[in-house]
Parts: sequence; C-alpha cells; structure tokens
Amino acid sequence: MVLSEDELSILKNLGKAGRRIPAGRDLVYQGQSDKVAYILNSGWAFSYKLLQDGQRQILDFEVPGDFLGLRSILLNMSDHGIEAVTDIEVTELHIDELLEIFSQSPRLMLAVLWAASRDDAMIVEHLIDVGRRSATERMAHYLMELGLRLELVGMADRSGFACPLTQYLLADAVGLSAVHVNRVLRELRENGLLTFRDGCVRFDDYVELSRFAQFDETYLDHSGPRFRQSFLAGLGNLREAG
Amino acid sequence: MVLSEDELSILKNLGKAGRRIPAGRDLVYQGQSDKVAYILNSGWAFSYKLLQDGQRQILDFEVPGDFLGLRSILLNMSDHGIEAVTDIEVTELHIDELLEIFSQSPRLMLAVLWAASRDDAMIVEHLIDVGRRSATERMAHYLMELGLRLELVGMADRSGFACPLTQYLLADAVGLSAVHVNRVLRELRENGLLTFRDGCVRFDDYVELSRFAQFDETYLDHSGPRFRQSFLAGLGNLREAG
DNA sequence: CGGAGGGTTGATTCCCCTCAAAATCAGTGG
DNA sequence: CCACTGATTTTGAGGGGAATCAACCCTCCG
Repeated sequence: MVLSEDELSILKNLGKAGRRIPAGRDLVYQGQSDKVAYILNSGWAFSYKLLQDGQRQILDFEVPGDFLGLRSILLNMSDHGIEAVTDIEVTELHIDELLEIFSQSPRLMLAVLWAASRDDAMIVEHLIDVGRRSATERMAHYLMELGLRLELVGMADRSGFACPLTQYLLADAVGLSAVHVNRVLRELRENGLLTFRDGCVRFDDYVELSRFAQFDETYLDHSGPRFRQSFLAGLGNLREAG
Repeated sequence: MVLSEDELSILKNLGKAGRRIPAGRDLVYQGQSDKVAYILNSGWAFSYKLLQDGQRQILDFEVPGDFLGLRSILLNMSDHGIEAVTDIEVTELHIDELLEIFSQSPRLMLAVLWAASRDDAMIVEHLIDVGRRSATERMAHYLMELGLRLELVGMADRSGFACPLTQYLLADAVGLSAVHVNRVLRELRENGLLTFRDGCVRFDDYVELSRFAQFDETYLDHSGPRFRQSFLAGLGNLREAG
C-alpha cells in the first residue's frame, strides 16, 4: 500500500510544521507517558529498550517514511525510547488529531495498521536472527532487510544504500559486540558479499548474499490488514464500550 | 481485563464443540492459507517458524485460555505453524463468526486486542532474552514469564506450576541447545533458585530469582487497548473502505 | 524384551566476548 | 596551520560460554 500525495499532505499539514531533533537526542524517552506519534520525514532513528543493568537492545531502526510510536497508539506496549541517529525532521501528530483524521480517511488508518503489522513481523524476524543465525548470517540478513525497506522509499536499490549507522549501533541491534561486528563486516567484504564502508552499504553479490543469509523477503511484503463488514461494524460499536 | 463467564460461554458455544488434537500434531501448518482462530481450552501448544535449513524457532508457548492465530486475524503476519505439546482441546472459531461476535460484544473485541498487545510485548521481551541475557538469566526469565501467565488462569502460583515442556522445546524457544538447557537448569537448581523436574517447575526462591533474572513483570500487565471516540468512528467508516 | 523418547553428564571444539592498543577521521580552538 | 580531543574503525591476544559429539541412564510402551 502506498499513500497518495493527497493523503500524505493531509498528515503533514496536520502536524507541527516539522520538528527538528539533532543527532543523538531522544525523541521519546523510555518511561514517557504522554503519547504522541511521529512521521519521520528525513534522517534515521531507532527504538530501543534499556535493561536494568544498563544494557541496551535496539528494537528497530526507523527510516524516512516510517511511523514512530505506533505501538503506543494502537496497543498498550511496554514502553521504549526513540533516539535520533542523524539530525532528523519529524511531523508530530497528536493522537487526538490523528484519530480524527482516521475517521475521515479510512485508507490512512489501513496504512497505519499495515505499518504496525510489518513492524510486528520484523520483530519476529529479529528474534530468529539472534536466536538461530550465526553472527555473519545475522548481519547479512539485517542489512538486507534494511535495504529492502529503504528500497520502498526510493533510498536504496539492489546495489546498496547510504547508511549512517555506526558499528556500535549495529551491535546493539543484532546482539553482538561492536568488535565482533567489525570482524563480521570484514568477513562479508572479503567474501565478496557486501561492503560496509564510508557510510555506505554496497551489495557486491545480491543473489549469493541472499542465499547465504537465507533471506526470504515475503515477511516484509504484506498486502494490508484484513477486515470485513461485520468486524468493522463491531469496531463501530466500540464507541459505547471504549 | 478478565472475561465474564457469560462472555466466555458466548465464544465456546459458537465454535465447534471442542476439537481435540493429539500431542505432537500440528494444529496450523506453516504456509496454511485458510485463516482460523482458536481458543485453547486445555493443554499446551506453541507457535513456531521453520527456517529454510530446517532449524526451528519457537515464538511462544500457548497455555489454556490463550487465543491462537491472533496475528492471522487482526494483521497480515508472516505465517507460522502451531503444534500441540500435550493433547489439547480447542474451540475453533471461524473468522466470520468471530467478527460477527465482535459486533455484538465490544468487550470481547477489546479482550482480543489486549491479548494481541500482550503477545507483541512478549515477543519483544524474548528478543531481549536472546539478545542480551546469559543462558541462565534467559531461562530463569522465560520460566518466570510462563509462571505469571499461568497464574492469571489459576494454573500457577509463586511456588511453581506443572509444566509439560521437554528440555528440547525449551531449547528451541530460548535459542540454546538441549544439552545446555539441561546444564542451565541444573545450575538454577543447585543455586536454590528454581527446580525443573518431573514435569513441574518449582520456584525455590521467587524473590532472589526475580532479581537474578531482572524480571520486570509490568510488560505483561496491560490495562487494555487505548481507544477514543473519534478513532472508533473512523473504524466504523472503514466499512466502506475495507 | 527391545526400542524410543527424554534426561544427565563428560570431553572437546569454536564462536564470540573482553581487554587492549593502534589507526583514522572530524571537529575545535589556539 | 596545527595540536588536541573524542568518536569510530581496525586488529591482536586471551578467555569463556555455549555448541557439538558421545556416552549412559531412566521410564514408558508395544
């Protein structure tokens, strides 16, 4: 599902004209209670959870076009923080406004639910990454996933993409040490699979890389939420119950 | 949120009078396209994904009272299989019927969304398990989570619970080898934290165990989805768009 | 009785972590 | 222009946690 220009402009006109956050700053703090949503217009960010002992697990990187804070809106998720990787520009959407918009444009709501669904599928895939794949496969798989997501917004193709992530960030995302991330990237480079250098990821052999990482892209390719008449009628009735 | 007896009986009366599946049999095959949902009335099951190389990652165990196949209904998730651990008895809910019920009982739909939300939070926590915790912490955390879930349906307390899982299944769930699961369980037992034996988990020192595993139970304790008037109106309008 | 599934333990291997130290690079200010 | 600083990348050495391989035990069951 791709939103029309009209629909995107609805969202953009609605929010504050574009809030800017500098690199390294938190957009949302873990534990923050006022719920807001954002559309990431430019730059990269990531959502994370802090453990009691100070370790950090990055749940997902966010790239331009992504919705941030979905879980906070649709569901009562355990909370997490969001931090800017680069300078970013976001459109801030207050929930009330957003919900109002949904009532006017069901397609927009479908888009958001679709995004939430994809986020969920990605978390599952990351679970498999850290649970069942070697460090090298894991890194390859992760970077291919990022590439495909960026491809959808025209920021990547099968030859590679610009990537502002540090090896420390990648380490926190895939559950490795930064040192080992470096070794793994070298191995991938020396095997002619992919090159991570100077802020760019280059796929040196996409086909072979795909085989090596067991990358099955179908989990990113959903056709949209599945709703039917009676379900929607039920949702309507929630007005009295919610 | 706890469903009333009336509401549970609505669900139970609706489905086939209780389908039985023997231990070890698949309830849902990975790749199966006809979408159905189930309520697990008795016995244990688990959802899993198979990798191309034959490895298996268990996404979650399901205990009595759980909804199965939620992701298939609400969202277009990447598909996964569901297998029975013990003999199980399920109530099969066809989506159409289920959606019809939702329109009559908004509370039921809230319950289902709440369950989906909790599933999501658990997957995130499992991601942290395998990414950031040692084998021993991971196992302790996982068994405490299971205990708390079972407590909600009266099948566990702070002293322990009956657990039909084999060490092989635990291994596939937490991303360890079966051999190492055994060693880890021995370590927990010798340290006086918990005992896994004869199909039972006994918490020998719940407080100390909780500290050791960094177990923060708030992620399991949601108050229900967060909806408002305008949002629900929007959902109603989806009738024309879905 | 024999076989299968599950549990337990030991020996060995290896993947990845930790610690440590260069090398490179981007700013920053004198 | 250059010294200084901090962040990042790179590489090496050593250690440890978990996998693998390989037994052996037990119980259950046809």
